[in-house]
Amino acid sequence: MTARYIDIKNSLKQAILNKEYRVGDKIPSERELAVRFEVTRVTLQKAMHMLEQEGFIERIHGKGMFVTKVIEDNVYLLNNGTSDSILGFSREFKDNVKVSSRLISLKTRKAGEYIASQLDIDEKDDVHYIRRVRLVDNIPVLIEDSYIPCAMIDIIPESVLQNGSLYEYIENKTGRKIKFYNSVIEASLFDDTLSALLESETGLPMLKVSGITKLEDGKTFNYSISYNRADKFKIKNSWVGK
Amino acid sequence: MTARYIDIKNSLKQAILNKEYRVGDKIPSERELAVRFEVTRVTLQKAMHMLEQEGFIERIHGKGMFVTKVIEDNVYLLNNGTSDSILGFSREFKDNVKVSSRLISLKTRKAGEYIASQLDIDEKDDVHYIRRVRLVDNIPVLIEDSYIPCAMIDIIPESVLQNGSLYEYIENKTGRKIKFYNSVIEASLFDDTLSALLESETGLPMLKVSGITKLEDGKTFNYSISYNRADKFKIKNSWVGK
DNA sequence: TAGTGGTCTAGACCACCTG
DNA sequence: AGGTGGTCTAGACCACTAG
Repeated sequence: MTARYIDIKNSLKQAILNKEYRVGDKIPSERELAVRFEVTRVTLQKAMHMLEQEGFIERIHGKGMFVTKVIEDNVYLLNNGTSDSILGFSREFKDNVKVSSRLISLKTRKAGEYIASQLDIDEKDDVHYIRRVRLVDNIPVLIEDSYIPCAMIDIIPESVLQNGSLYEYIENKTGRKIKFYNSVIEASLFDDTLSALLESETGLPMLKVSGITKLEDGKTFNYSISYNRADKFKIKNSWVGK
Repeated sequence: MTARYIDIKNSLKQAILNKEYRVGDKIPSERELAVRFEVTRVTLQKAMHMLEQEGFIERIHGKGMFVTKVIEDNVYLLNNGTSDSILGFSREFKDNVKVSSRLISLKTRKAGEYIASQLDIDEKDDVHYIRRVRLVDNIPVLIEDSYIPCAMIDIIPESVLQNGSLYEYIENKTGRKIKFYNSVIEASLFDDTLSALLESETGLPMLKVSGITKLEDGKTFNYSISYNRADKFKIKNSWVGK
């Protein structure tokens, strides 16, 4: 049972993506849409505020709501904090392009002080350490290191890491949805090791993303660092006042 | 007249920053806070959802609300789409550190095709072109180029660009608040020209931020590109599901 | 079962914009 | 003045977590 406002948001988003409403168009008023979807204005507003946050519409007091210019690029957008589908690389891209993985490393090790503090576990606890190269249309575009508490997931099949979605596997195994993601993004340069994995020259710029992912129940299940080719990834950022 | 939920959000944020609630603490329930602030639960929830978006608390269904681990760093955080104070460099930092500017260029020129499309004006319209080096505690940390339609602001005093806040000046001149910000962030490298302005070696990584800023009435008043030293700036990114 | 957050209703009044 | 978004109330019921 999805929430009503989520349905409404997705329905209108789809209408925009299908060009039923075009860039700059005024869309129907809150009151009109509320009638059309058979909800109250409060519920409808929740949907519209989300659409605004996601950058699809602008709401202007006294005037109305308008379809926003959408940035389209031949690059991939990194998590912008408002997207629908921040849930892992394979989920994010699978509709548009061919995503694959090359497993470089899969080991069990002690967490150690820093990783333990991030995962909220003891530093002597075991974690899975996973390093993968991720490819889009067979071109290596990023490297991702993941640290997952063994207490949460006992075994991670190689097949999942090669072809499947790790996040989907975890949701299924734990029976909980992914709810929360918190990361820091910075710019850096590829060193020799990483460049070799990406089959590129050394010293190129990257976006480095490190952060934790939590489940619905508030438990941290993953600390990850990804190294993203700067020529392939950007971040879309939007902010709405007050 | 500020909205009630904004006041409540700020009040609780301050309490967290003042360590009245500590990391991991459970804060009072929605119903209890609603009574304390003399509002309905709906209003209180609006405040709490904002606090969650800004990364100060976590809400866990059936359990309660908890103070989040706050990332503290000796670097400056770039706009994360949820902060309170995305409104220009000087406003963002003025409480913590000494911020100053070095004016490199201030000219009037034709917009040209690309800038015009971003600002939603004619390509033959005039714009102010401003290049500034921004310093924190007298260390140059970023370069910012701004394009502002002359039709919106006729004259920009050099004093504002040297010491004041350009955004504050524009809000005062137009009588409108800044409402909307939309940008793309990418990683790149400093070239010779930019490196010279920052008095640093060439080829260092940067975060490049380009985007537009709008006022309450939906009018775009600024297209800007900033080049940020990667060792000084990061982006905090958080996402909450459903 | 009691307490928590998640969603939703049916109205009301306010603030802003345009003709 | 009439239409728009912005805020808020006073309830109600549902879904999840814990003891």
